[in-house]
Amino acid sequence: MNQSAEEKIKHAALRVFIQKGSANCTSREIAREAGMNVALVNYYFRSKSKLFALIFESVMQDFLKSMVQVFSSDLPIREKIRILIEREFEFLGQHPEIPNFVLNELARNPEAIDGFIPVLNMVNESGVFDEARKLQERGDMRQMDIVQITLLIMSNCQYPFMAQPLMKVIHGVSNETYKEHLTAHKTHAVNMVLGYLFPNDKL
Amino acid sequence: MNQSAEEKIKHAALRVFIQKGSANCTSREIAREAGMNVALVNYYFRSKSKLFALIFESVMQDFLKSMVQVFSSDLPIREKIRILIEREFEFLGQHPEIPNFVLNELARNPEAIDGFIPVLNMVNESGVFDEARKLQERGDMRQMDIVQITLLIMSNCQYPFMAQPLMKVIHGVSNETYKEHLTAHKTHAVNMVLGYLFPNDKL
DNA sequence: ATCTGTTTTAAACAAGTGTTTAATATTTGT
DNA sequence: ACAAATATTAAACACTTGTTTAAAACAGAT
Repeated sequence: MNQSAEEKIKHAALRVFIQKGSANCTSREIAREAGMNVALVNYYFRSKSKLFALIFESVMQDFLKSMVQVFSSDLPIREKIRILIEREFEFLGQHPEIPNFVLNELARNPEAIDGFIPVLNMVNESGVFDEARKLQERGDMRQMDIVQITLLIMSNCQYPFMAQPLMKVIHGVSNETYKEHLTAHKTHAVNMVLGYLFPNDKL
Repeated sequence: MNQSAEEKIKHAALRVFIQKGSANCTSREIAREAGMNVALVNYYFRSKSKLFALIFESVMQDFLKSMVQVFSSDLPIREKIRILIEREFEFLGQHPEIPNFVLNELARNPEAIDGFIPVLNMVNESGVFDEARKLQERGDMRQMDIVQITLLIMSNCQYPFMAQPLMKVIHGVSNETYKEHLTAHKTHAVNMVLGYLFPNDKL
């Protein structure tokens, strides 16, 4: 637990960046959160932007890691998708701010994504996309572009967590009941997506 | 077209706020975008935060207006949902940055939402939620909480636009082809959501 | 204890921030 | 035409920003 100053700063930066975004926070805020001097932030990480790039990359890795793990397994594809969605809900239950953080930073600074193409290629190289194409050729899976399959899955996993503040006030529910809605929603996401992708399956 | 200085500033502020967020932009940037002096921004709107509150509220209104319009109509519910999704895709096609803008600001500053409860109540007062409950009692519609029905619809409409930068690089597609994917996705969203909400319907 | 390199600090820096001021230009009403 | 009100400007204000500097505290080795 007794972590070094460098790691204290990294953890503080992670918290602050995710909660406030890269632009709406200060080096001094990160230092304060870490219980250290401002100058130390730059002593270890050269600049705020370098520190942010570091944090962002590690978040992206976490963000995609569980996906790739499921993809690389050799389960049947229906199971892959089911487990993928369930893992995604579990992961987002512990890190609900990450999708908003990632998508927002990418929207504000689209060039920044170029540095992460290798990370993103993990998804491509996992071979899921090819597998899906084969199933479609056999008529075993609904004919639709891979882009849209990806969208289908990620939309129904990530958006419910991103929209939490909006939903809470629209429907006037508390934090706790919304969490219950989220776990209930997981089942709907699985059933709806699988039902749509494999329309020939029996219920 | 020859709009007043006040309106020029408002339009410039809308553009800048949506593109950069409330925190990562400056009053001078808004003034420059409007072709005016910095002091004028505060002359007309008192402060940057007041200007932002004004812009944000109007964006929220646009954001919810088309939804409420559909809700208040007296079409059968399947048509309401279909038209709602189609309108949402059309609206987001012209303002793809709005969901990210709204959800991000709400995530960063959850207290700010309290000022918009009246706006949000438009949705409640439209009566759709009651209508859906009645259909469920008749067994005409899948039994699931209204919160999750809302989530189902909004996830599949808004997320595809929010994830555009991420999707473009994951699948290596251009702006144009992604737009085509979006219009194709609209059909999938309609069919999947309706198919799941009304499982007894024939295809 | 003294020297070594490393870690930490307080202070300063220039640049940029939101906001205000006081003077100037422009419009408006008479 | 003139005077009152409004619109616009450049300049200044106090403050915060990211970053650097130069000195101090600390560690380990000899």
